[in-house]
Amino acid sequence: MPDRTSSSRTTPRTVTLAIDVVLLTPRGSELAVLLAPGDVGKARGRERWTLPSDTLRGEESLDEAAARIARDAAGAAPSFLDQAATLGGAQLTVTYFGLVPDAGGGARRSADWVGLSELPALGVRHREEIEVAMTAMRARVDQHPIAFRLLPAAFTLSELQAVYELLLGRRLHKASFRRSLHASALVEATDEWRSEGRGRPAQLFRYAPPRRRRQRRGIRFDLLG
Amino acid sequence: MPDRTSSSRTTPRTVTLAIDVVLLTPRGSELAVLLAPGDVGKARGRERWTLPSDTLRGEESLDEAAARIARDAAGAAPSFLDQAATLGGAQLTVTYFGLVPDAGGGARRSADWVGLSELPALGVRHREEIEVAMTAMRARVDQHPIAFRLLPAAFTLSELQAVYELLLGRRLHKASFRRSLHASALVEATDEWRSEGRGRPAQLFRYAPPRRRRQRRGIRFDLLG
DNA sequence: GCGAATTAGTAACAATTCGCTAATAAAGTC
DNA sequence: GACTTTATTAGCGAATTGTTACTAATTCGC
Repeated sequence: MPDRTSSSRTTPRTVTLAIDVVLLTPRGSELAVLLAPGDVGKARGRERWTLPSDTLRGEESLDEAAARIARDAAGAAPSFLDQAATLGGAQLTVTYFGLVPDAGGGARRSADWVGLSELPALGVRHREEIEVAMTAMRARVDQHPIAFRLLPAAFTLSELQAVYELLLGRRLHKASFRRSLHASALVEATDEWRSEGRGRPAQLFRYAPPRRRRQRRGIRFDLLG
Repeated sequence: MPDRTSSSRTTPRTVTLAIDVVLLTPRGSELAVLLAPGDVGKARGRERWTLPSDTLRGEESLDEAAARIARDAAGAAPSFLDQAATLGGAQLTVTYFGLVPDAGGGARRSADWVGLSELPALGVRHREEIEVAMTAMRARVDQHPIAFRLLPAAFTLSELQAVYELLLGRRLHKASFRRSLHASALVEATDEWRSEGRGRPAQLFRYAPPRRRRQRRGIRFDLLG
């Protein structure tokens, strides 16, 4: 039998490449995504807004290009950046997602940040990329402590819970949240407190990852689907 | 302030593209990956084995190309195939992972299937791709019932558990596994039994996904890392 | 035939975890 | 000082999990 595996190889093909970045930031009670003014000169002229995007420059890697694109678009380096997926089609598009701590009145016009519930007319491709980015981001939240990337070094537990709720898109129960958090030993208390207007002052905590983690348990079939 | 986001755009750049597929199959007590004889004509000639790979052909999409590459390499279409990650570098490589139900004495030379514990000398890139594919596969196992793709329509619970153990790379407790499984209602019993040599015959089950799933619960901080 | 070995399947118990309610604490407001 | 607001923790009942041990049905050796 001929070896189809290698005999079927064709000469490397070149494709046009784009790297798109879905930057997310907390904005009130929802996440906002950074949109740039679209190419007005385009033929159809329908897409007024697009995701920050560029192609590779020089000898930079994909991660480096994504970091550069994110930095140029947001005015500062994102505190977390990771690849979400690659879409084929007319041109190859590698989609990244990133987290930006607080864009309110930052270096860039805050009008570029658009809440996820009020997205303007976007191309199908861009809307799909945002979906993919959200899915990848939520998968990371469950496996990696990226929520802390959206907070300063010292934060209150209410702030931390609010970030988790934003990222996951659902409410969490306060007592349960804190119990799980304390059991995980991901944070440690400082001796500082912060009074935020009315109500009892909240103690400040800092992120303090444990040396070794616990072993994971059985299969959670209820998470399947 | 000038709009750096769009003014910094450069003209789309072309790169060479490769699509690599990490095909996995059960093989005794571990998973095996499909390796093809490497390009002997290469300059260094070090890499004797490579992953099935090709570039895009015609107007096919990434997914279609990966399916074609997998089919050509394994002799049959994989029962599951999904994108793992994209690696940059000299050429852009989109890595897919796939599951193949049972390659024992199948259409292709079974010598191509190599157990994960006995991988031959591979390029750094290929080894990295296998790592990435395993990570993506295990993330999928937790969220999607892909384990059933490695089994025939009717299977015993011991077989199902063995598949989960292979995919996750760790042992599971029998009683807990079955309790979770029954609670999930992912399988339904048939009225058939199978006697596998010695020991009590096992009842056969079939995959029967429930109409609606349960809501997911709080954060599992113990899974972070 | 009969007991040992082997594999399948389940019951039951203890410990842990989870979702929730309620209690207490410490501030500001009137 | 009473009332409101936010933070924090205690505690309870229910559900889940990890484990051991038991029962069931078959083959193997004699």
